[in-house]
Amino acid sequence: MFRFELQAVCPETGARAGILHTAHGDVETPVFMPVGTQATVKGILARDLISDLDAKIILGNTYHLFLRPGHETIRKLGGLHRFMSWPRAILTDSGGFQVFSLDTLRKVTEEGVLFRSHLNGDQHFFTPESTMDVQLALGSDIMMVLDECLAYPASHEAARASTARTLRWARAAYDHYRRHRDAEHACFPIVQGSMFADLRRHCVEELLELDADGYAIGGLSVGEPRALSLEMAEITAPLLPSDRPRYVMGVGMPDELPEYVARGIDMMDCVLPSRNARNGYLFTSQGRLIIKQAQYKEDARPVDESCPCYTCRNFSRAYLRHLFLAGEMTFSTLATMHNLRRYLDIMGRIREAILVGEYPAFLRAQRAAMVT
RNA sequence: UCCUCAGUAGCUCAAUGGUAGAGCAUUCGGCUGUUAACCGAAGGGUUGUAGGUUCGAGUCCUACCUGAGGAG
Repeated sequence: MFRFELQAVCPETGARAGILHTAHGDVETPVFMPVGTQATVKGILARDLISDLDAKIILGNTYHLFLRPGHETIRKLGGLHRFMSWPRAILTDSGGFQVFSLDTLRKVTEEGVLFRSHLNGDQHFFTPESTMDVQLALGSDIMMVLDECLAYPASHEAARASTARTLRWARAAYDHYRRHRDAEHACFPIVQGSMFADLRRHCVEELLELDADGYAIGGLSVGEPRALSLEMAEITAPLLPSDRPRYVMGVGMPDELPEYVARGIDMMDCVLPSRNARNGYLFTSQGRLIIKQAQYKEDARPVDESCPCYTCRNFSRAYLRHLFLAGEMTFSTLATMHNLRRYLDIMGRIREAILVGEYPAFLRAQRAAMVT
């Protein structure tokens, strides 16, 4: 049975440490969840994700897995965990983000979203109920309700109408979920409201009636100034029940992780560490490192002197630069391992600081260091 | 020795006689619930050399230089 155990709360900031008990293992929070959209975290083996990075939970995507290979195929093959040989927890996004990212390929109606497949143009109608069914077929540990991730900027009226529809979808999805779930799954509704405090507050109030397993804050990182994203999390999180996990979807840069945690957030995910890794952008304790820069041509140092990851323990910047410029796929693997390790280590330090009651000091130090 | 073809950005190549471009490479930047091993910007040229024709030549003419192929 899914359960969130709260272990410690920072009295000054409200930062929390806890454990998500899932059917596929415990997940210590605050947690950063690597994104594995198409039943793989791009560039990296499930084996390394476990033995080297010790990630406890990753994301999958309903829209993408529905299109290819198909949720029924995955169900027949024993579910997503078995399909991708990932025995730990999986959270699946509903396809709500694709409403935003594939905006030229979809049409939103009251009943749901009509997608034109980005692969072959086939039309597929996603409803709150159908996306729940797909996620059940996948065997997701934490399912997300279908929502509309609204682009920024949006007018108050457009945001109000969109948020109201997302709310109706959330209720429909949750009704469906309660009728069909077995005790193993969890389901999170998603707070929307664009960048409007009143809409965010209203959305939360309505979603609280669902008495959900956890709550997500969505519609951020859609082009707005970063301060705004944090502000939305800051006004939303305190309104959510303290005994349920809070998940901000799609954030953020390394410096932002402690800030979200300081606002009472327990879970985050982002493609930045994995995508930027493949594009040669490495996150280090000293800031960003763009590996293709000429200054690294003969640099024998590791990417980050203080990083314990496999990549930093074994390879030089010069070697990684060479692999990147040569287009070798090994670069993607090594870079992704490093960037994810960086994110996971940051979250690990945050959690430790909270548990020992030193989060305010940790936060001050991090803000003083402020690197990209 | 002669014939043919070819010499344009670092490389491979475009450009009806009318403002010399592209891809790759180089340098730099971007990426936030993945349509992304992706996208963008910048630098880079006495068009082999020297003459000629023309209002105007990378383009046409002559000679030479270099390379490839062929003939002898």
